[in-house]
Amino acid sequence: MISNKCKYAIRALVHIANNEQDDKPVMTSDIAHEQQIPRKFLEIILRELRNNRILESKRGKDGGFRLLRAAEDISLTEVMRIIDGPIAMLPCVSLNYYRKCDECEEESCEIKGVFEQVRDRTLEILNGQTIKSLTLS
Amino acid sequence: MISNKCKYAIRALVHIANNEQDDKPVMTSDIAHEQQIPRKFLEIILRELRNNRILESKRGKDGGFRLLRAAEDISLTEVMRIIDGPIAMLPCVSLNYYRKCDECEEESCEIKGVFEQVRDRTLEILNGQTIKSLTLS
DNA sequence: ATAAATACTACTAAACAGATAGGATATATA
DNA sequence: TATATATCCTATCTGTTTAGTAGTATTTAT
Repeated sequence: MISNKCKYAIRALVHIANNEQDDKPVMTSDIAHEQQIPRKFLEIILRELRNNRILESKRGKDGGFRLLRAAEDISLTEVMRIIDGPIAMLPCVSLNYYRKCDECEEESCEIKGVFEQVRDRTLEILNGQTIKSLTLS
Repeated sequence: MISNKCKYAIRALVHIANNEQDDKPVMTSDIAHEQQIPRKFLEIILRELRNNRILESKRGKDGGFRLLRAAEDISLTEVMRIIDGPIAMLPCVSLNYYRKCDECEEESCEIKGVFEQVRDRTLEILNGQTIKSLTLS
């Protein structure tokens, strides 16, 4: 399961992408209202996306958030990894968050192979998706 | 990520399958020792698998656990669902643990489709795997 | 100056993860 | 029948994560 936080992050980015026709930044409160996301929680999420170079922010009156890159250059996997961490189902099979298992030797691990397959099929789909491909247009 | 508990459950079942040549039940302490799993924690897991008709148990001296069905009739997905619950990445896309999202309408949900694809590819792999297919032989 | 936006720090409640402790109950066998 | 040995069951515990909330500081357009 992905977290609610991650789902909120994706929906927020899609919302921003859908509303960037003019170059006015999109306000947290607008996204919160239209996407039904708690505003203060969304603030934290957007700041995290900004800290990870997905968004840029403008402070003060008429401030808000804009995509730092084109929507087609932001992959779903990148967002998911920032918010939730690993995508793989086992730490020892994760490409970006690899960690050795305490109790098993990897060469003789019976279950590693299956979860490598799951990881590869999953990434085939998720890597092909961008914020752009999730927008209306 | 699957939980440690789930990984333990799978490894324990594979261990039992690998040691069922004679019809003597396999003891918790043997599995715990050989698979490096905390014994008391493993007890809880094995009992849960028994309550869900994956294992049968024999109490008292020379007691232990046996597979209730043939190893090739126990799928990986069944075990994972018992221990960890849903396999899908979104509740509204889960086949066995469906739950509606609070904040979005499913007909117009932008992200549902992607996670349905991920679910299908994942299940294609995991449904094809059984405790038998993970054993040595 | 002021209104309105983000930035930041701190806190909280509830659930979950990963166990551990101790006693009750069943069973093989001497 | 006594005993050793196994599962069964209830309760408890610590730390982490999830999903937020509250309040204040700072920046900026007008």
